[in-house]
Amino acid sequence: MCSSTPRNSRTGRPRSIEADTAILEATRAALVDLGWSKLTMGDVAGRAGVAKTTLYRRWANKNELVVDAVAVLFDELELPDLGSLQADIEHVVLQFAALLERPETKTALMAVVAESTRDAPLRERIRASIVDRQKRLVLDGRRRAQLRGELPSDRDPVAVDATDDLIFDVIAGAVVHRALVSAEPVDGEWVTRLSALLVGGLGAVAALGL
Amino acid sequence: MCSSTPRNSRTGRPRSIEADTAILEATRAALVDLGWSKLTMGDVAGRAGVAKTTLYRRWANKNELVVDAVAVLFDELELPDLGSLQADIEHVVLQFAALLERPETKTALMAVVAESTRDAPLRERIRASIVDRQKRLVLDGRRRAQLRGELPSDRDPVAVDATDDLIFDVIAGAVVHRALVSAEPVDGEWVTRLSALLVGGLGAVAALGL
DNA sequence: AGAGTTACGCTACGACCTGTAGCGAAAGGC
DNA sequence: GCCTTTCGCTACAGGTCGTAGCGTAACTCT
Repeated sequence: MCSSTPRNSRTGRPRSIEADTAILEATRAALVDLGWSKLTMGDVAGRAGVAKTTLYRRWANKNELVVDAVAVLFDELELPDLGSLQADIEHVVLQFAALLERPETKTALMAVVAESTRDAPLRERIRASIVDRQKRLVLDGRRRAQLRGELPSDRDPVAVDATDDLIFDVIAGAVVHRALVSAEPVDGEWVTRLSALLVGGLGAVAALGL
Repeated sequence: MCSSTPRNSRTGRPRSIEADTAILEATRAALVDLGWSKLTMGDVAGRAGVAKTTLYRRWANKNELVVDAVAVLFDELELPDLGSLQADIEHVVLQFAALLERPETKTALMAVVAESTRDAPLRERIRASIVDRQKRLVLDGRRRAQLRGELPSDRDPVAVDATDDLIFDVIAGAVVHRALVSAEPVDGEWVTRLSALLVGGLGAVAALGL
């Protein structure tokens, strides 16, 4: 969770866990009030009731701090078994859309992704703490659909991985694009169309036999 | 193209068009060298051989400047008739992916989208100069597919618009997510899967009868 | 209890970027 | 030639970054 490893030494004054949580909470609050570009380390420190130097002892820069502050929000994502592939898809899409509606994620997610294009460690941090969490939902959804017989069992494992990657990019990308670029609501009707497109198209992809 | 309207007065010294193009070109070069976060107005002015005040006379801030600098790159997007819906989709996806491979677009596009979540005029600027240009390709592609008989003719115009919006968000979103978030190559195999998913799923969406 | 170690809050600082103002000079139209 | 607008240049106040130094607080080990 924290950036710089505080040397697993047992001696000395331990780091304040309360400060950690206060800083991350203050970061989210600052994102809501100020947005990404106007958020400053000094402001976050003030909100958290912490010295600015304390922030720099834990996080090297604004990007890593914001990733950690936003990452915990993605813990909410869950995939209850609703009985059909289409219902599962619609549920997770609505969940993801609700997450993107929150101002702290809306303003921060694209900003850190933009920075990650020139910062490999940051990209890895995003992948580990945010992207992988979402991707697991896709894997679970496919597994359940196979158990129900809605999707054929695995043949070529390479093709299965590729299809999982495709589905993940399509779902996550479409929702993000709809919410942030097109700036249109991700409502029930749109989700119905998207899930119909996916369920209907999955058969065609499987028929490729790649 | 330019931000502040220079008062359509015929009198007085006219604005240097060379300065405009030099500034936009310098902005793209600075994006390649420095990325989004480290790009400064002073640096761009220096590269363009122009005073910093000249930049502020044309663009109010970094965001609007970068949008204009990147927007012209999207003029390259074209949709030649390749004879089938699937071929058309694959071609435009590969074009879009090639555009996202360029470091200036890769680093700038998500950054301005992130800023636009808190800046309605900027969002409108992006929509007019970038998003609409892409969306027209979707409309052209559907029209051609209808002429070929690959897709049914329009019944409910509202449903048709909604489907166009869906297809656009799915294609653009999936490509961006694949290239920038997953950071995996948009190669021929992936594009084949995506287009198969779309072509196969479109029938299911139409069958919704919404 | 005392020594050792580490984190903390605070202040100060140089470097940098922002966005604006004022100036004289240049480049057009009338 | 006069008027208008833009140009380059310099200077400036305001804000942010990230670091250094200091004394103090908290915790562990002997």
